Amino acid sequence: MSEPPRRTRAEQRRDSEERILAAAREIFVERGYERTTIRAVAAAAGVNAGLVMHYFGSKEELFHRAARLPPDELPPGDPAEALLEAMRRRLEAEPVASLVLLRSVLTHDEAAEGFRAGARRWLEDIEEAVPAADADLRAGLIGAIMTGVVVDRYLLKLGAVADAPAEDILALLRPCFESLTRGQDEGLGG
Amino acid sequence: MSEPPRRTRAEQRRDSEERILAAAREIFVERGYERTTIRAVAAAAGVNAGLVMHYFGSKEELFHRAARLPPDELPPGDPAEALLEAMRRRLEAEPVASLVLLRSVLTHDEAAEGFRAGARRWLEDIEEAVPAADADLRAGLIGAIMTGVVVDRYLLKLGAVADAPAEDILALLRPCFESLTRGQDEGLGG
DNA sequence: GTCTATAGGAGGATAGAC
DNA sequence: GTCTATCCTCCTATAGAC
Repeated sequence: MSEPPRRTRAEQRRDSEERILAAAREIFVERGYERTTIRAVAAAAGVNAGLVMHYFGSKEELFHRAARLPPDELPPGDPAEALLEAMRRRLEAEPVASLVLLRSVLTHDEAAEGFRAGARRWLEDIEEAVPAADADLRAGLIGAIMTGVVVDRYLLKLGAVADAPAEDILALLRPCFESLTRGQDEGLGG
Repeated sequence: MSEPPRRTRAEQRRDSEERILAAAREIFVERGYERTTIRAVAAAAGVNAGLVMHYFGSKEELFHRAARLPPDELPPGDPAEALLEAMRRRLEAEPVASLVLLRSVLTHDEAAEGFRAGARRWLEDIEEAVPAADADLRAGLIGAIMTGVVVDRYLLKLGAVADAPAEDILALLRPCFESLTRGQDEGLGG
């Protein structure tokens, strides 16, 4: 009958696009925007450089598509614990998609832009959950800590932070998040 | 008499080298390694691109010289306070030299290398000051926090962290550093 | 000590064949 | 739907003039 098991051209196209995107993510994470070449992505995807251009139009657009993230919500409940839970997800399952942005955040304008946009939504959630006059600064510092740790662990692969079990990191960060979300014990010191 | 007020050729050379290095630092911090061009550095220094190559031999070597840091010691005393003091220096006077490395740390191998080397010495100091079995992880997290904050403040210029007075940031980080250097109050939560 | 000219290579983008 | 061929721009690096 009809309905042959052969792939339609549309299916083939989606297949190739997917392979290209997967390869692009990998290489963008590894080398950052500038040092990633269309040719290298094409080779890794097993296709020709012309095809990549044909599908995505430009390197910028390829990056844009490769870095697109599913919006990532802050879980409800006690703010410090919610942040730890969010952090746990990032530490246990390497979040490839967000690493695409992160790797290039310091050197590529669109990456910085995308990162800012993502951070902004996060910070709003945190600010809402933190009842303090300086909630914005507290939220900002929490964000800084989270990116600092993720960068050291997955991108720079720095010693202990890269190797430690997620649980150990979370346990050590808990007091930090607690003090930043609650804002008590200003005068512990001495 | 002799001793004319005119600059010797050696002096002129040192002058030009200095101007080139200053321009290079500025542009490397702004754009990162890849997007910085010899031509742009030369223009900013008011000289010709050929001269830059003549003096420094290669872009790599120019970067190397521009990123050279005076070794930066951890002050003595209570570890948490010493770290806060170190952090204060970074937050109050924008540390241009270290930003050269930092801007490119995610996308340029030599920058990552140099950063690692600097971090290693720091971590050793911190580990020594922290009496705990997991001192290496604690030190690593402290390092991650410091870079995270500096990156957000000076490179990404993210909202509150970029704008807040250094004192406010230090006050909020104090409990973090205390818990990380002392390792008590594991069970505050709930 | 500083500049001009140019070699030489890499990579993004385009046009068109199959 | 995929590939080949090529254009064009940009940049590091070199050689040599002033």
